[in-house]
Amino acid sequence: MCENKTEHQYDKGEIIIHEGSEIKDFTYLKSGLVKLSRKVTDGKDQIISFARPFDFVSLLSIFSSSTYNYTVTALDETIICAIDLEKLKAVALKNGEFTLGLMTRISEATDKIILNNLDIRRKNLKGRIAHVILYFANYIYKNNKFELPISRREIAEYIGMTTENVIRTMSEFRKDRILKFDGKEIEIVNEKLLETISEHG
Amino acid sequence: MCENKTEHQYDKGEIIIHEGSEIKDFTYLKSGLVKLSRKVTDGKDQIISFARPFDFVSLLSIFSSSTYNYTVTALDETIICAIDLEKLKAVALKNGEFTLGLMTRISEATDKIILNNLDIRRKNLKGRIAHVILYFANYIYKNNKFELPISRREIAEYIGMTTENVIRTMSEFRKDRILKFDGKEIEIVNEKLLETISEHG
DNA sequence: ATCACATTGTGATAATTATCATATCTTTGC
DNA sequence: GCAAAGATATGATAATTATCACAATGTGAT
Repeated sequence: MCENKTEHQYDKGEIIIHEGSEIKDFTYLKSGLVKLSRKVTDGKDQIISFARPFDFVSLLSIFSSSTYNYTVTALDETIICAIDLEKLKAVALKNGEFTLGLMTRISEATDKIILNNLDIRRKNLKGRIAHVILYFANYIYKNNKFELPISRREIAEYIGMTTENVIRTMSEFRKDRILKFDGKEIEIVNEKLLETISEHG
Repeated sequence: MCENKTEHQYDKGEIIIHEGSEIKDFTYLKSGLVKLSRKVTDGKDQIISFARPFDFVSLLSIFSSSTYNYTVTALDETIICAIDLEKLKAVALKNGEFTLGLMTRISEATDKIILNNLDIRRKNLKGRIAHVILYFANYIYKNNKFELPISRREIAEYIGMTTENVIRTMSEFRKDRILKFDGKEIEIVNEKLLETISEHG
């Protein structure tokens, strides 16, 4: 089956999958970083989640729908592996072990999305921003100093708050010496406090 | 495999699965209605989703974790079918078709949870309450008149707002002749308007 | 290089939502 | 039946968040 896989490279900002397009392949990330988002009323976007290397991009809807109900956009130079969905299904039909493994991995990934969404929902503005900063530091970059791959507007689209309040709160974190940053270059100075804010607002 | 299934009946309010308990069975709803919830900080609960007959109760974490990270509670008299997870896995390993079907169903269910959560997140207080009322009317009871299976507090735990504001907003909807209700007996009077509120706040 | 446009940044004000207080009404356990 | 606890209800006030307005900076296209 892996002989049937094709690789595609995308530049930062390029759209990899368009919302509404037909699902032909099962895809996963070989390198880079992507965001999953969807269009909501009045032309705004809502960011659903981010995916790292070896995360599946084909998550939602891959087996339950014929079209994507979300857009996948590269946030960095990204290489995607695509496997023809029909061929994958043919293998899955014959190989229960493979399918069970696949199901486990998809289950893990959707679990994370759901729990992350629930966590964000129960937090207030400050807690949500602390959550996002910690998410990129701990989960994506594994470093307290990193280059934020998204704009303040995209943070807002992810946490469901306004861009102005994201900027304002980050400025406040800077004033309080919790963060240092220059544009997208971010450093967590007081991780303990940031974690407290993430947990208790 | 279906020979290995056992049925269990639960009364309204009974806990079916305790958060943190070991996952031994794959379970689905034969009849009734349940809520999935989890404990969050300061002893509060957060409702994740509801499940109807033939929905899988074993959703999150079933293949990716050894313990449940959510509680399942009966909201009505409920019958649950349980299939030993090891036996189900054994069948899955041998039967790719079965596993693929199972994966499709789990994928559909988690999709719905994610999309519902995203929808709720982008709406304001009024929109969220309209959303929940319409959810029970259209999706659960398929009737504009129904008995709400949860308290105002539980609505609050589901939509992430305070109980007082849920009550206040519902009273407002009653004053504006959008809803009629007496306790938990609810009737949607102006569905069009309720849908507009759900969509545009 | 420069123009157009998006992003970052900040302040003032309005709108939304939470908190606290208190009352009535239901349900539950004994 | 009655006490206790929880649910529904409503008002006043505080806290949070959004909106609008505007400036400065950065970025991409030509």
